[in-house]
Amino acid sequence: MAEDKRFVEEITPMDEDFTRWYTDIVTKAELIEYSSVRGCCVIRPYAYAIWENIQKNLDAMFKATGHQNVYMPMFIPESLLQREKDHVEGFAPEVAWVTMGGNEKLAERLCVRPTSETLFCEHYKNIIHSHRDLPKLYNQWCSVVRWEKTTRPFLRTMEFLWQEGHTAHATAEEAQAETERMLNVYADFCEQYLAIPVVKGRKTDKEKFAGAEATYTIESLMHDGKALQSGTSHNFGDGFARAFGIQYTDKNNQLQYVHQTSWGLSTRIMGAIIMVHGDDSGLVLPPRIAPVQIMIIPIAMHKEGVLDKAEELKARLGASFRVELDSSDKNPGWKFSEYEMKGVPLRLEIGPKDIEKNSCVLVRRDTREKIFVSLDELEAKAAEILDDIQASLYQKALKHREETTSSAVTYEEFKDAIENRPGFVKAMWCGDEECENKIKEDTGATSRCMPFEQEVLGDNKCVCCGREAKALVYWGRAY
RNA sequence: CCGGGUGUAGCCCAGCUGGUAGGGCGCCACAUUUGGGAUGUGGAGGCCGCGCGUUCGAGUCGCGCCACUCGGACCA
Repeated sequence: MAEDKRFVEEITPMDEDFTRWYTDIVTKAELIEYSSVRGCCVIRPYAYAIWENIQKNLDAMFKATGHQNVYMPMFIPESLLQREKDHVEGFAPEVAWVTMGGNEKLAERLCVRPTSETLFCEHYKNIIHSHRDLPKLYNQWCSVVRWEKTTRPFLRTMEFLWQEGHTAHATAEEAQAETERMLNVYADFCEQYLAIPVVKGRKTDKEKFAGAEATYTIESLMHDGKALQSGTSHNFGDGFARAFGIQYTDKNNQLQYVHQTSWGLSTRIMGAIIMVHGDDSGLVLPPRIAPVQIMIIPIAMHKEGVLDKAEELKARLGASFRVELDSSDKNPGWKFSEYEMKGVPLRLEIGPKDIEKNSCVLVRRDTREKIFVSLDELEAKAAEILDDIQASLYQKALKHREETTSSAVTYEEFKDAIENRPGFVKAMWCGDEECENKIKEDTGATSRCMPFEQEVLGDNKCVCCGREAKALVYWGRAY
């Protein structure tokens, strides 16, 4: 189609080169601009507006589950970071250090937070004394820095935005319940707002967070069949509490250690939105988080009454939707392409012919279907279509994941699946890290998670070593 | 961090064996246009990634560095 041909010059088709398609989208849709600092990107207003919608809705879910927002310092003294052995070992290789204050060398260097467990622990040690002080359900929205060797917009940047929840509980049971509850919040958020289906499960020890007792994850599948860890929730048990001395007096006047959790979701999720829903014409945004849900494009706007009518529709729709009117002097064809690139879910065309008929044209971004609508029923129809787009984006992504998820019983089947059928591969695992390492070496795939919904494949033997299996694992190549 | 590729106007790129910086798109002004990235006329815009070297002379040659990009390793 002529229409698709135009974009060949602008966006690399995803089937030709998915990674180039991705980098084309993030710049052409005005999401990212590179900065002069390696691995650090400017998050442009359009992308930031998406992030704000993510923040707004996710934050409401945190509040609804009893959490409070706080803000911690961005610097961590070296001695504080080193308090928990596994934690510091995990993060040390990717920490940025501040060694000078003005012209003075610091007595103790400060790390720029790669995550804030240690700061929360120090604070909790000071404010938790009694069982009456528990639980503490804190969250912070901030940026963190990790000195990454390879970076990619949204997926892995040296500085990124996220939220990190940190909670302290009286018992191990409460901490476990919190860990699972927040994982479910993430899963619900991804499915309901971002239209991204996720697999919920537990990470293997090899893949779990530094210092955690257990790490839970939501894993999503990109259009190219690669997996993306989209959010994690950790149960720390009392490990950090023992390292930092966070104790409270229980009802029996006994000193107890608290049990802690942490959970995070970052701007990396923006990469998932792009790679799950996008197509060769650009972004496709789920209506619930799209900065602009309806873009009004006047046709022949110099003609009497067109702009007035467009303004009137904007005011009307503005009562229920995020709506914009593009009355710039670009021609309509340019505007159509531009807002397809930006993934605006619904386009409204209004011209002299429509006004004559008291109607307008709605065009869906996901299917490009043109729908002629009477202005009398505009709000109802727009709401219905936006809901349908939201639902069908989810269904399409779910169908794609299901169609690209395969199972393997023998190692030959497994290697063949990873190599030739991009997507999750379900296979049994013995629980031994050596098999994970071998699989990584042989195929490039890693264990994504042990899903909550377990099954037994074949005669329950590890796909790699053939010994008795301990769990079903989702495997895949990942970002 | 290892290997490949690329850095020239906002973007895409040309620039030969060294000799005064080019094109298309975009941008600005005006006019005509407007249902899938319009047309015409005029105009503005360059530390040729940075540094050092060779040379009478470097966008071009040499060395070093930086950034982006693709692949890998790493990133729990």
